[in-house]
Amino acid sequence: MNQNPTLKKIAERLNVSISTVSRALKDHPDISLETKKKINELADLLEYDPNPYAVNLRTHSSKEFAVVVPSLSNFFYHSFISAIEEEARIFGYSVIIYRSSNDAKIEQEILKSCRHKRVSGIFIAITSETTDIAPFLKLDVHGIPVIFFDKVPQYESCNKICVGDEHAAGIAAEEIMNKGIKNVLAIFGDKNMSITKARLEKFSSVIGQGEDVNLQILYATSTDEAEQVTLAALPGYVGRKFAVFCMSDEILAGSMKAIQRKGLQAPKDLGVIAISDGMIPLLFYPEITFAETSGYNLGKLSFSRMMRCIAGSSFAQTIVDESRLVVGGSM
Amino acid sequence: MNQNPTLKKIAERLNVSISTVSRALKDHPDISLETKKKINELADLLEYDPNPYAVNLRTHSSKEFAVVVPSLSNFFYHSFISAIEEEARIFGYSVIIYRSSNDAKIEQEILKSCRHKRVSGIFIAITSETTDIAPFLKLDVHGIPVIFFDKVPQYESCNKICVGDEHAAGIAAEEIMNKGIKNVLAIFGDKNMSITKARLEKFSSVIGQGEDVNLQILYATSTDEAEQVTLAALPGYVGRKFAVFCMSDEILAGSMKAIQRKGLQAPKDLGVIAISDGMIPLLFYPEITFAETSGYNLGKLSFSRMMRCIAGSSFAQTIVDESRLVVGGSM
DNA sequence: ATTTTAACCGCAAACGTTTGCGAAAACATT
DNA sequence: AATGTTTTCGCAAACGTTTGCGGTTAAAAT
Repeated sequence: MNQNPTLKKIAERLNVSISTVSRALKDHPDISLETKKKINELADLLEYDPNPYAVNLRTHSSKEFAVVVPSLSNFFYHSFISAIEEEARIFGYSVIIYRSSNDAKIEQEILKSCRHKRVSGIFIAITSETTDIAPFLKLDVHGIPVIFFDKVPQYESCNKICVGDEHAAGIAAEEIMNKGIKNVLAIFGDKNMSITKARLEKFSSVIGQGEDVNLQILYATSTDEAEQVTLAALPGYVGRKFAVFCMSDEILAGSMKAIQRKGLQAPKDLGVIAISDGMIPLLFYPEITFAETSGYNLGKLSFSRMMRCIAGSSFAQTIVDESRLVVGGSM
Repeated sequence: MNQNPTLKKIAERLNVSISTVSRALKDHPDISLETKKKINELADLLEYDPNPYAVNLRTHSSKEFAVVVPSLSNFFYHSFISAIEEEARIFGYSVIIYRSSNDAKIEQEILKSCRHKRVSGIFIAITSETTDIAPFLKLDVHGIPVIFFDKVPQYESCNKICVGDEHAAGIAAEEIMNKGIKNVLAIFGDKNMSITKARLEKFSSVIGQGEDVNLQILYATSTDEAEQVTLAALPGYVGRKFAVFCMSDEILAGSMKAIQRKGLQAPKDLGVIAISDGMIPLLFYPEITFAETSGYNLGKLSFSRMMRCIAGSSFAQTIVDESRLVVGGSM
């Protein structure tokens, strides 16, 4: 169990002081080129790397970001994390991933851990049960920037990066109108979620523009429920030209099961369109047309906002990422 | 930007020494009940938590585990991580998740970071391009146990926790035989992966037991390729009673697309069965019957192996988790 | 009344860094 | 030759803990 090399060991072997080694390694102008060379060579040889705990203890900064998500089994968060990691690598930060399991209590523990670790910043999609955002603001006060993404609190004065719910719902609705479809079955998620409200409002308003369009709106809070409500509603549509709109992947998975169960096939028997991050729609044939909410984009946006915060920008900002239509064969 | 409370602050406010506070907080017998009470009360009030960096610097132990996976967009790894987190929480460890993106270079960096952070142990599914396992063994020498799971190296003498490839392939094959199906189209993954070989061998051997069974074996290294090869093979089977076997979720996703494309429906037109962690099979109607490879089980097994290592067990062990048949409606 | 024992607590060093400050040596300026 | 100026480096304190050891009281034993 041989120890990792330390500044001290290098210093002793070279008959210089610890401070000289420290400075040489970070290219401090006080150290002569000759000494620097010597030191760097030995450091390379020994594969020296500073002990992050000691560094942090001394400097109070960790060069690592935390990403907190409710769940990992989610393509959207996955691509968000990818984007953050890509950027972080460039800037010499590492990223540590936390999963709150959508549990506010665990979320609190994670937050505490982040505070004690003095992470450089936090990207977080809050749980659906998070009500108290005071702890987040406290972090900000402690000098740890918090960027909320995707699932964000109502509170105004914080940094929020969201998908363009209205925009996504809008382009999905427009696609339906463009196809000249007059009968629309739309399945939305939990009525209480702000995301549902935003999508619903825009969707109905765009659909409402059309003449004598028949729009039926249903709600489901889970994949199973989505299957049930879709199953119950479908019989009313068979034979007519109609489309099913699903607000999310969760809903889409359920509705598609119902559609398959009824033996219906898109685009022959009906149109199907969704708002999605792009994983589920690709599992079916034909691939489902969807308005893309890109976790990757959101990640890039969030990161640049974070860097600005670290650089000193203190005013809060809400950024919305607009989505684009990915055309499959389901309409 | 008020600072976190420290031992020193508590000590000063109570007119005792730092060491007394430290000992009181960890219930050391040297400290009187009265003093302990005083100290604990103030600590609670101030929401004191030890600075992990200082603790680590002093003790050389971090009470955190690292989980390294090639990808996060994977239900199997997700449930593995869930299991680890559940257990870790119980034992007072936290877990930090790394993603190697299936890149051996990134994997090396992660390993280095783990070493410097002196994590208490590492759970890792190696990348498919990892050839040199010396760095892993070196960690073990440094006193950091390494548990390989799922994607494990060939090297004998290390701790490996794997899914029971043979067993899973076996029960899938048996299910096919039990249904009296004589024509089988089996799609496997990358020929070079050990997992493919293991599954293939067992599958063919069980199927081979049956009389005049017609088995066709195809390979695909991606979802798209799986769709292509399935598409090409399907016409030869229509009209006959047959089954499609998919070695993995990746394959299943592709094959299902081909099956839908041909307008075939399970179980009417064919049987479908797979080896899966259980996410994808549930997206279709009827749900696909599959031999379950449980990430959750693997996580539990891995964790208990880890704790044994930490407790001092030094001999390496390979554990195989057998799977069970989850019956959907596709056969 | 003296010694032994136990209960309780503080001192100080150590973990590996970073960094302000001061000092020695070398060099340049009068 | 004396003074000023760089260049180059080391000292030592600090970050917040943990812990061996020793010291002080008070109670118990002689």
